[in-house]
Amino acid sequence: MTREKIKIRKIENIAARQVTFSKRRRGLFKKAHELAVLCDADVGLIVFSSTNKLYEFSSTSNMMEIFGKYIWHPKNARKHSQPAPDSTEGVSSARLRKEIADNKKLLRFGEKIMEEIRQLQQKGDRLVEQNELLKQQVAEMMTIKGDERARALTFGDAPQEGGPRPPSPPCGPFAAAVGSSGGGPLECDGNSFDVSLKLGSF
Amino acid sequence: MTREKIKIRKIENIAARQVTFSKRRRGLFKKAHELAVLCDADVGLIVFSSTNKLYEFSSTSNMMEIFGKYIWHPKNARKHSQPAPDSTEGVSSARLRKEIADNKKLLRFGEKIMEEIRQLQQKGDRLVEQNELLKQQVAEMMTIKGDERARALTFGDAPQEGGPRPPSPPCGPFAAAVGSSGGGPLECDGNSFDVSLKLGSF
DNA sequence: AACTATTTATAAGA
DNA sequence: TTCTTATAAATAGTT
Repeated sequence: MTREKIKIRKIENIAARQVTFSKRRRGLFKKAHELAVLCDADVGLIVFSSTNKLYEFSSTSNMMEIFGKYIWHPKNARKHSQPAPDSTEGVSSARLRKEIADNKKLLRFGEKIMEEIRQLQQKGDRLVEQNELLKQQVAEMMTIKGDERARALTFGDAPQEGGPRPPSPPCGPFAAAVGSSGGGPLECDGNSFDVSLKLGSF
Repeated sequence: MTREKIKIRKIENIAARQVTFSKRRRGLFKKAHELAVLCDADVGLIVFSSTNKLYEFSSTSNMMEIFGKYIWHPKNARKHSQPAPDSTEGVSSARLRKEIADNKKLLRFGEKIMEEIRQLQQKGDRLVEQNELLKQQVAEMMTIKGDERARALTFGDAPQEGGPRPPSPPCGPFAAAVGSSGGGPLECDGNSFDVSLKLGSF
């Protein structure tokens, strides 16, 4: 943009890249701030340098507020925004249940996040599954002394919980372990999802 | 910046504000994109207009990935598990006070949930790690011909299930993979985003 | 949306 | 890093 026009593609020279990063980052944050002030907009800006240093700006008191607004914005809450009748199943406190039911924003937010958690759980379930298979394989290989037994085991039934599990429903061992930080066991009967411990300390 | 220099303060004239918002928003998103590309940076930008329309850009496949990186960053890893500071002091309007109270509730909720997600990611990281070890072990055993080496492996550092493990460091491969399933290039104009759809196959 | 006079941002060099 | 400066970009006010 000045001595010469540049193409917008990754700057390969590392030193030059860092210099440009410094300059442009400043410019970007300045403009983010100006937009927020001039136009009364809420702005959240997060930048990780290529060395993973974090820079942030938010027009609100903190970034979580932006995240919150973002997550329960109608555009993002749409897909699962219909309040599932079961979604408060397992909530221990009546007060809490009422609180959740009364706060639609909160409910949408919760559902959005629950979906996120489900995704993580599915990833985790897949890993657990893979893990079990590997462990089983290792165990088999460990106990094999001769070729006869090896052959037997190879075609026999699995000593421990065997073969590949069906495409993981959200209730695998990984899911079950969710929330072990906070409180009780997770209810996970298909559609419903125990929100209680997540909301426990409200 | 052009016909006349302006002060950076809220533009009171609504029409003028909207025009400026449009112009500057475009400029800001363009520069966010340029910074990401030129400097190989991860950038997340969220803007709510004064009428609460959402505009977003992220250099990653979706914004949740930026959120994940953000909450996992050493700078924030501790902070979120602590209670939010009280910000209701001195607020006179009842409506405003209530609004803030609701926000605080959302904030606490968000922090709680982020903590949950962090825990899930840690579990995932541990699984990935364990998985790698197992795969390695299997690979090694595959190449073993004699009993001696097999026995040696038996008493080696085979990963064990169930036992509590030391806290895994944040930002592992699992954390990094959060939301990576999604998709296409992000456009920043209008309100046509559906982030929930980018979170993967459900 | 376009125009355009100015202000800003910034690439390259010191 | 910081400054300098020539130039490219962004944009405020106008049409």
